[in-house]
Amino acid sequence: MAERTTVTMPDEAARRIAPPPSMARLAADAVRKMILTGELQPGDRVVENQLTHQLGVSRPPLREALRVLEQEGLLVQQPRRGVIVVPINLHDVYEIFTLRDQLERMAVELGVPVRSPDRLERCRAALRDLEDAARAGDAATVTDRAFDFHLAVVGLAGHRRLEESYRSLSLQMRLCMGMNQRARVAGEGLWGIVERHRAILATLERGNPQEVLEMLTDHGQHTFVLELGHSLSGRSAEAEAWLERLGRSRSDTALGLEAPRS
Amino acid sequence: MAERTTVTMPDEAARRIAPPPSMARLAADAVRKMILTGELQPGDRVVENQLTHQLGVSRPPLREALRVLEQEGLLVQQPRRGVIVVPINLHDVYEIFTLRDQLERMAVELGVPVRSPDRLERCRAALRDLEDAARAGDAATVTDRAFDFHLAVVGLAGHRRLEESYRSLSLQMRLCMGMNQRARVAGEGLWGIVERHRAILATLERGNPQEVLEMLTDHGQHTFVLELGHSLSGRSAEAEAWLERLGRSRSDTALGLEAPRS
DNA sequence: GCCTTGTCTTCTGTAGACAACGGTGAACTC
DNA sequence: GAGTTCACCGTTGTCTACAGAAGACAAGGC
Repeated sequence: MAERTTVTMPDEAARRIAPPPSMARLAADAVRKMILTGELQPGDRVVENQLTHQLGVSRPPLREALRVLEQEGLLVQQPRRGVIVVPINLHDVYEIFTLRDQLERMAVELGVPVRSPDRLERCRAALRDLEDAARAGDAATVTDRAFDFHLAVVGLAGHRRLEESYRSLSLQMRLCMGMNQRARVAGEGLWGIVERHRAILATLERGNPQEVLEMLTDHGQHTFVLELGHSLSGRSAEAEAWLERLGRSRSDTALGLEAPRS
Repeated sequence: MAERTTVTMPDEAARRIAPPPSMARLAADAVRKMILTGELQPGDRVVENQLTHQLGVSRPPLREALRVLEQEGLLVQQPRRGVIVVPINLHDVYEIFTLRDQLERMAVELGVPVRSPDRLERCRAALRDLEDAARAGDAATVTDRAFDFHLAVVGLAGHRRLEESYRSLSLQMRLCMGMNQRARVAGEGLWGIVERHRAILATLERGNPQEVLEMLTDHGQHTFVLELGHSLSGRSAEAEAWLERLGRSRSDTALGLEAPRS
């Protein structure tokens, strides 16, 4: 009897952790990856028949997958004309970064005072993964792991809906950053990224929410500035204006950003 | 020529506002309504074949609709077992109310200082609709319009993603409140609801974000307390503890709520 | 009498096919 | 020569049909 349970239990556990992968879920993961890796770029048309052949799946589950990605903010539907990868303009960048920042702040306010040991351990594990990726010199993976780290930080709050919203915005943020990734990593260096996240974790361990908030705000604005620098390249006047606003707002609230005109 | 444009333009405009109603979209709207009106209650199984017959639509578009509602947080999928209406426990109520409150605060901080005239007008129109519903004595519509009003307030920020997240949470909130609606309305009275929203609009017009924030926090906690009162009915000890925490946090930050144990 | 096991039904997951709409290009008319 | 119209093609939106799995129920064994 004891043997039987030891045989069946892993099966049950596996099923709970990884439910039998439906084609729709696999398709969603595959297309999401194609978008985040830049294989599909913002504005690109997504033709259902092409993807069905490419992924070896029929259209109904693929369409379900597209609806999911649409809700995640990665695709937009144009009735009778199919879906395209969401085009990102300056205002979108503004929206994504401000809302993400706000959610992160809320998570810290909720999660840091509690400092649940297992959730903190998740953060530490995420940092280790980030370091491993840096050691391997894999820029793309470093970006992925950095996002995972932030997700773990948000996870401190034990707030499922908050985490889910944050995850969705992170995906869109990666979409923004996709094209500029090489330039960004080259500019900062992999270990620069690691160092900044190490500092965040150290602050977390100390458990002072205010300190964490300041650090995260700095970190977020750093990333934001980098992103703006790329998004606005060639429009230096606008870039200047934005950076000036950021400088002003840094001493203010994290929300002290005004929406761009465009 | 001028005639042609005047003929086609309304068509185009209408299409932008109400895209050609695909069966999937209609199905999503119909099922959403069934959930919010309580025809489908939390925990209820949603059987695809039943709905296809009920709605006169075939399964593929219905399944697409279910994926959308799933992303909206109204349904949860149980692999190989279909979907159920999301069950709401105490922790869910906590999550929904805290996150919604935070988003609303962010919207006010962004939107009130600007006070875009057309967006303010949208708020006024929403309040008028609310008053009309109260005049008609229609409790369900009053609830709907109250939510619309809050959505209009959030719309002040001109932040699409913020508004979308807020909308999703409002749906879930309505799911929480669905069952207790009669009791709540009876307890407060339709015009009590109207009066509180009138006060919010008046504050908005004055344009002081801090004032609006205080008012909204009070309003949100009022609703929260009502909801808790119903959710916790029969468990007065827990209810007492929660209310005490609320009392303490009111003078603190709007986020001064700790997660419930369950 | 209770547990186990086998079968049966029901529902989900998926595939393939049809219909309708929109876009594009060429031909025709002015 | 330019504008317009029409027809074709491609794509989406939808439906019907099939395979496979999960749960329910009944019959048999312990």
